[in-house]
Amino acid sequence: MAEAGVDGVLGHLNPAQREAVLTGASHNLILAGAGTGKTTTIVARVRHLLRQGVPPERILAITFTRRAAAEIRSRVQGDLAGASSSVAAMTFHGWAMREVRGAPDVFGYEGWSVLDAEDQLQVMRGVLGRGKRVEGLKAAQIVDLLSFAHNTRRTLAAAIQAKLPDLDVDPKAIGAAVRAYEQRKTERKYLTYDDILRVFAARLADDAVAAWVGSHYDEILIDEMQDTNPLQWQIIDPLVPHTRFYCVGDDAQSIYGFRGADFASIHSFSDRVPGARVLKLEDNYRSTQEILDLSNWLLAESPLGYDKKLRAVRGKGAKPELHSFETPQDEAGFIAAEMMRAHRDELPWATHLVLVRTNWSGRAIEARLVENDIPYVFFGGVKLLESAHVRDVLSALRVVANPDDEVAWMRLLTLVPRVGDVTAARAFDSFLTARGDGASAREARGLALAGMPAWLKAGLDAIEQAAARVDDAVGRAAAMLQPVLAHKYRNENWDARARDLVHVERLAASRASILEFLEEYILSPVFTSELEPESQQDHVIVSTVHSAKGLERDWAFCAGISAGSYPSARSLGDVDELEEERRVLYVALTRARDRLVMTRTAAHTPVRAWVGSGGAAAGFVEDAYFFNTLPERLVEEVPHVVARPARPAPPPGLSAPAEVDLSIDLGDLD
DNA sequence: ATCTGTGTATTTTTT
DNA sequence: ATACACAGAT
Repeated sequence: MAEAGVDGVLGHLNPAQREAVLTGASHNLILAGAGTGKTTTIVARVRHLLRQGVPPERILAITFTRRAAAEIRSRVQGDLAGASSSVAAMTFHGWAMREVRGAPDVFGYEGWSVLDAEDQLQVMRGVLGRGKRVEGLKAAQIVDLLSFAHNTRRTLAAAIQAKLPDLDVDPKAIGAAVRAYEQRKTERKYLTYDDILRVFAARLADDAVAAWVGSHYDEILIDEMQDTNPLQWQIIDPLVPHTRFYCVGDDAQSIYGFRGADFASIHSFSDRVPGARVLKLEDNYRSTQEILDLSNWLLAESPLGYDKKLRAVRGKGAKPELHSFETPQDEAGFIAAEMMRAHRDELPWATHLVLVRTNWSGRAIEARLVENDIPYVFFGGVKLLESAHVRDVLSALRVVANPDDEVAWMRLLTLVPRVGDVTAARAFDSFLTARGDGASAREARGLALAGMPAWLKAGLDAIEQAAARVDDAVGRAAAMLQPVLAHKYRNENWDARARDLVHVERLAASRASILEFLEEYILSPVFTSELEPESQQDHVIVSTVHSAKGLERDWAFCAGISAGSYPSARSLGDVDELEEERRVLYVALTRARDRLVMTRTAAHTPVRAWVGSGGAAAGFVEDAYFFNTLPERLVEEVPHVVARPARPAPPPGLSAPAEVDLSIDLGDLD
């Protein structure tokens, strides 16, 4: 079948999807509700373009995560020949970095390294010095604030207004701290996640650059368009005249407001992108009608008016279940028990998806799965490059790849026995001084390490020798640090950690350089659990709702659907955040195909909250819990609360008020 | 003065 | 799982 007919690409699509795939408009927005075949449509569109003769390298698909990118790549590939493998699928950050790295003459920043969240905090802490606070704000809060400002393209002052309206802080002091942080980043040649997008966006403001970048692609497809923020729009806008955009999204699934996404921006798409055509997909192929009835009800309760009613092509099924428990342990136990029961009935583990609101709440479930030997993969847990031992090893690679990388130097040096921050800072200082006097990075390293054990200098030289083979370099770093790490983690799972280091080495194979390797995995992180052997076999998926975009399973367990969690207590007081919580729950509910099991604890605690900050929408919400008004007909309620048998009353003769002498007998103190 | 070890607190959500 | 504070060791 060298020549797949039109039907080969389009045969399984409904008329609306077919229309969306074949559209000839130069720019398109596909509004695709949950389960309406969003990925199917994107994949079919790519295959359609390929069939039309568009070379694969002229198509770019922007996705939200590494996993989504991999999914699109493999589905595009499908039964087509190998050529399609060169269709690029990556995240916004991955794309920006690729453009920047691919044309240093245009963008600059050669040799700068990318900081992940943890390292940004380290830099900020270093700037704040002793007390590690400014105006009562911790380093993490200032970094968040700054990132919010960048992503929403606000000034720092405006971001303080928006994020901390009730706090009495001096914006000048925060401004000074931010300036110092920026200066430190420049000195050390650091780029943050936001900087990557900002460098790209800033150069695209030059129309010649935009025209050149746009000319690389016939079409750019963007998935999860509703989560695009103003900073990302700053990249899209200048490219509109120079390429085609094919965007897919759903306003009801916008759950990244905290990162600056504004779900309403999707509504103004056709104003923003002249000549754009807007198409809608409304037929849901995923779930039964009962699951959609509940989801539709949840949205209809919102004051925002989503104008969305999903129709189930599959028809009727079982009612969603709502189980109430006394404790989270009971809740986790029930979920595990249900899955084991299903497994005895020959249902594979892969039938199940467990959705949690926070990483933290996932741990309780995880513990139960481990206890019962249920194979699982946790999306949302610790990422490989975030774990302490991996960072330790990578710090050695980093000082070789970017000698100015202070954070890495400090981490590496303090691993040496008898070296703490004071000694480490002194060594780094002498390194900087030697560099300032014109020494090469290697000479300066030798001077700075004069008082250190010989293995450190020898190890770094060896890593430098091996730098062209990144996996070798990782292996040498791990070998060099093996003794100190084995000691440092002797009581903290050293064996498992050592296995991670082997994974890192494997991932590093075939990378062109240390910086490229680090960048790739900082920009699209891998969860440690994805590398475990379980992930190769039949397994349950546990995921935060945010990491569950695009996932679906026959059964979905939504845990912690309790008052105080939906909406989360932290979101009370802000209508926008409250409504975002509603969408988070909506995304969770719509993951289920056949059976939706919601579990909760302490369902009867009322949560009172002041909503709004003085505007017209402000008011006192008596009981802020989405399921307070849930109509009975939509779910099957199952209480698991064990009725405690009432304690028998004491016989009447025993009920006289008694007093006990509570003083101590002093005895003979002479 | 500096480092190491222990106990306690703390976590929305992610690139 | 890690950050921070503090006490004790060298």
